[in-house]
Amino acid sequence: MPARATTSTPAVVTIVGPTASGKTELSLDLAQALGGEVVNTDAMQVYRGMDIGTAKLPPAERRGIPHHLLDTLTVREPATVADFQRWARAAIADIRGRGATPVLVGGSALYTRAILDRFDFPGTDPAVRARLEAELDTVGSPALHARLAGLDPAAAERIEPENGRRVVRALEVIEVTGEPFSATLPVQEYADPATVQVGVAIERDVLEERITQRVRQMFDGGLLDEVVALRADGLAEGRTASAAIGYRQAAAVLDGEMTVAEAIERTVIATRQFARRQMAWWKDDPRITWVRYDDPDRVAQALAAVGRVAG
RNA sequence: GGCCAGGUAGCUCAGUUGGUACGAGCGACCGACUGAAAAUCGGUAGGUCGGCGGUUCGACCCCGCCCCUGGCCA
Repeated sequence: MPARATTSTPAVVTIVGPTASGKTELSLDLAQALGGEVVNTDAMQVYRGMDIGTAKLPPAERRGIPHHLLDTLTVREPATVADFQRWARAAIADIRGRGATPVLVGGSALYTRAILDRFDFPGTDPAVRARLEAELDTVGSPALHARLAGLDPAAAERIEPENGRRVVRALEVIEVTGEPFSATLPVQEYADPATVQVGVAIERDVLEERITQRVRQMFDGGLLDEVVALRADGLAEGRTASAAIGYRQAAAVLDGEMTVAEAIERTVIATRQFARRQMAWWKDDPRITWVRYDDPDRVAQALAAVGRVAG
């Protein structure tokens, strides 16, 4: 075996898969086997205090492995994909600088793509954004979409007239950069060739059962209390954090808008839908090596995939 | 036992003075996705209109009986 890997930089190992599929466990096993450090790629686990509802791994269970990008923001502070991309890439460079292997784990597919692929975000302008959002409220999405059609027919073609969020961003980019907005995901091309993606495969009915169990445990385990505490920290003002699945429903219970049973049911449904959306992101990515969630050999299989690009 | 309300899509409900159910929201399924992404949005499939009988050219809508659900009175 040509053991010439000593001087090359470690691969970027990434674990993808729907919520509740067992990514976290696999990440610990891989990090241990590779001498790695974990980098979170979950949009909600960056928030301090959001533990139960995000199924964040408690420090005591991290096996002494350093974890990055967890608990770095307060619930009031909104994060963006572009921020995350920068932070994660910095963390990756840092870890590699120590000769360790970065192991990314998390369920936010767009974040993962933004970190791994060649993925450049056009700029943003708070003032422009605010103005367009105000317009969205008064004029409505179809009207803004009509304007977009005049400025950038190609972008308008690819964005649904009702999707105010995307229409606003497209208009913002055009105004800020003076160039058209592509409205298309970048080509799937790794920014660093030494990248490996391992996907956790699981049958949908099994996953749904696990989601149901997990949600029940969250509510039994004090999710409502967690939300009470987070509200004191300004959860309601946090654009991103307040929209988290489970937290919204828990807040509705605290406001007397639904019963705990209803909140659990709604949360299970929302999580299931989220899981489906996640899987849609990965199903057509040929670069992913899939391992079954319950395969006793999954760690070895994942390590084999890493070995194929490392060195 | 009597009275009242109700039985329409998987769920919660609209609806037609009798003329092929404009159904809606939620859910399910499929899909999109470049600075909020656990977000945002699009498309598709589901209905013997409780059962039986009657009136009628024609009934989910009218009549009768029956079954079921909720409430009130005994």
